[in-house]
This record gives sequence, structure tokens and C-alpha cells, in this order.
Amino acid sequence: MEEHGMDGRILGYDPSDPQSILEYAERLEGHTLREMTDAKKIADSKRRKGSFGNAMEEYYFDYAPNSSSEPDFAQAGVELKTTPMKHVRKNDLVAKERLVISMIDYMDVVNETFETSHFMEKARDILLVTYLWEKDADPLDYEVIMADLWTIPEEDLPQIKRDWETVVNKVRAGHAEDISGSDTMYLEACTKAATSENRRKQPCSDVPAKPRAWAFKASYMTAIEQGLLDRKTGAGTSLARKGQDINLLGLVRERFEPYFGRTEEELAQHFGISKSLNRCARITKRILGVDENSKIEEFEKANIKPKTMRIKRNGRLKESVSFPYFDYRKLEMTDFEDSDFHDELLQKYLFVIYREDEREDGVYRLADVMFWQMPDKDLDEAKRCYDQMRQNVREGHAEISVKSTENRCCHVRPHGQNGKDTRPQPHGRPVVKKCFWLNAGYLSDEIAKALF
DNA sequence: GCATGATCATGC
DNA sequence: GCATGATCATGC
Repeated sequence: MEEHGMDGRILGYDPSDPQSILEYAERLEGHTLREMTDAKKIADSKRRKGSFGNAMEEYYFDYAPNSSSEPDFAQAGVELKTTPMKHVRKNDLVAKERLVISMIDYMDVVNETFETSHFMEKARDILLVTYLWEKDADPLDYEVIMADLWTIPEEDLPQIKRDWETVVNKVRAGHAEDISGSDTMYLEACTKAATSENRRKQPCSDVPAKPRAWAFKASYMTAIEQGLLDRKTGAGTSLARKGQDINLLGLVRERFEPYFGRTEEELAQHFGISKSLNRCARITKRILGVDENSKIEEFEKANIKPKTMRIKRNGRLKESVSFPYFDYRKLEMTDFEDSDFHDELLQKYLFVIYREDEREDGVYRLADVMFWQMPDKDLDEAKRCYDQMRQNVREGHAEISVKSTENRCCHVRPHGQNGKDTRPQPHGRPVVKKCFWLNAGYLSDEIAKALF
């Protein structure tokens, strides 16, 4: 069979056969587009978002990029998605960004069911081409990591369906303007052109809403991609048995409920955990029923980190919550959106909540669990804190912190071994190691809002 | 050896 | 009682 591309050349694959498309795509693994095509430079000379994907369609698969609602390989019913991974500390590869599937049409989506939705149509058969992103590199020189035919794993469908319904139900309730990426676990409704004044109509309200698209969260993509990468090893522990409906919070709560009301000491004794600083973190893992060192698959996919929260009798958190320390020189050079702090704030957390006993001072009892992620609106406040600290560093005053009284959500405080544990700053003498903290008062309010 | 979760100590 | 500087200590 001969198939012809844009300029009449013979295609290297059969566009009606998914297997043939996959095999052709797999030849890219370990190579770059510059090596595998005759492309000399990217057509849109500015490296815009999507230029790798466009170049791949045009120069490797030999078809004109389109944005129609037809699948990219229409005859095979396969959608081509290219997605970047990046290196992070200790040689880990993570998804660089979310994978956007399709725009959400607020007017139509309210009449859809998940199973027959436009989203599922687009997400059902994906040719996923993963490449290694490198700062300042020409997209033609990105190395292709792997090519796979991918569909949503069966065990993830219940959570993704729940995510889809969470979003659609907000539209049905006439609150499309209140949708937030933090509403959901794996699938999110992310904003498109959020900075512009662009707004769309919604069917059940006159309030205009930001345009949004269905996307798999970056944390979910990381789990998917790592799973594809070490498919052979098949490591990992799953909280849910196959075929069992997954409701993460329900599942987690079910595990914790028998222990509500018990004190830290009782729990430590029950699980045979010695007196140690991270005693509560270890109790959490034991209650979740997983080996202390193993990762919990669902938590990885949803990028959920357990955190212990101790609430004093007066309703306030005993302590603020710290993040890893930051590098003053890196802080000066890095915008908030590209910072580690920003990544940390996009995490979803499992708060394991202990409350102080009504009578006995200093005795804390396991009281509740909840998921938490910083709401989008508070990210702006966190950015203010970041920018203010950045400004201090610019002016050679890394020793000046952002106080918790100056910012509603977070502050800056020392976090080193001792006063001698310093880090260089770009302009001036080294300063004691510091990190960002979430304000105890802010978190107290967030917890109270969620639980009462 | 160091990063990080956790906690202490001081002063207002 | 809280804000904030400072330090401890486990585990990787």
C-alpha cells in the first residue's frame, strides 16, 4: 500500500493502522527530529508552545497540523499528543506540564454523560510521544523518550469520571466561574487564555466564565509516564483493588476512621513505633496499610503528600508548615511561576488532623483527615510573598524576611542547622538558610472552612 | 553529611 | 498567646 503525504511523498506508515503508526513513531525513541527528518529549522522561528508537536506532524508524519475536532490520524481514530518531561534533582524525570485534551464547551458539556463525552472521545486512543525538554534548546533537538499507544487505565477511570462530574456539576449548578484546578485529582479544568479578558457564556447562569480545557494534571502525567517507563518492573502499591471503585478520600477516611479519638502515644504504641520526631508521619503510613518505605500509587498520581496538623484547643495550629529551604541566588533569578515554591504550592496534601485533648494539655488525638490544595486565588497572595522576598534579596537584604503579619498566607523564616548554617546571597554576606512557611493562622482557617 | 519534619526559646 | 528566630534529630 502506498500512502501519500502533503507533498506527494510516500508515507512511512499506514495511516489507517494504529499499530503501523506506533511502530513508525517508536523509531523516534532516543532520537531527535533533526536527526530523523529533513527539517532545518522550526517553521515558526520563535519557539512557541507546541512547536515540537507541530514540527513532528509536519516533518515526521507528513501531514498538515490541524486544530479541527477530527482525530489527528482520522482513519485510525488515533489522537497524537506530544508532551515534555524534564529532569529534576536526583535524576528524576517528571512531566513538565499538564496534558491538555480539548476545550470545554460549557453549553454542550452539561448535556453529555462521561462515557459518551467529547472528552472521552479525544482521550480514548492517544499516541503519546514523550520528549525530554531542555531549557533554551531548539525543539528540533529535543530527544524523544518514548512513543506509546495510550488509553486511560481502567483503574483510573472511576477517579477521572468523578473529576469530570465535579467540573460538569459546577457548570450545571450555574457556577462555571467558580471552577478551580484544585477541585479535582487527576483530570482538571485548566484555564486557557486566563490572563486575557476572554470570557465564555455558561448555560445555567448569566455570569461569564473563563475559558477552560480538560487536561490531565502534570502530577498524573508524571505517574503515567513513569509507569510507562518502568512497565517491566511493575513496582508500586495500590490502595484500591482492581475493579473496586476508587474514591480516594473515601478510601483514605475508611482507613483512618477506626483510629479517630486515639492519642498519638496510643497509636505509636499500637503500631510499635518508637518515640521519634517523625512519629506521626510513620503512624499515617501504617494506618494507610502500606509499608513505611513504599509509595502509595494513587498518592503519587495525584501528587498528594501527607502532612500532620496539630490543632490546639483554641482552634489554632500548633505550628506553621515549612517547605524546603531556598537558594538566594536562584530566588533572584527565578520568576514565581517557575519556582520550586510554586510547584510545592500546586501539590495536593492529605492533612492528618490531631486535636488537643479537652482537658490534658499537650495530648493530641487523631480527629480527621482531609485533602487540601491552595486555592487559585491564594496563589496570588503567595506570589506577593515570593516577590517581596525576591526584592529583599535583590537589594542585598536576604536577612530581612517576609513576616507572617505581612502576608495572609505565607512567610519566610530561618531553617538551618544553626546560626552558622548559611547560604550565599547574590549581593552581600552569606545569610542563614531560610524557607517559605505556610502561616498557622491561614491553615487553621482553611481547615475550619473544610471541616465545618 | 545534609535535607527536612518537628520542635524549642525568646521577646513582645 | 503569638511571631519569629533558632535548633534538634531522624533517615536518606
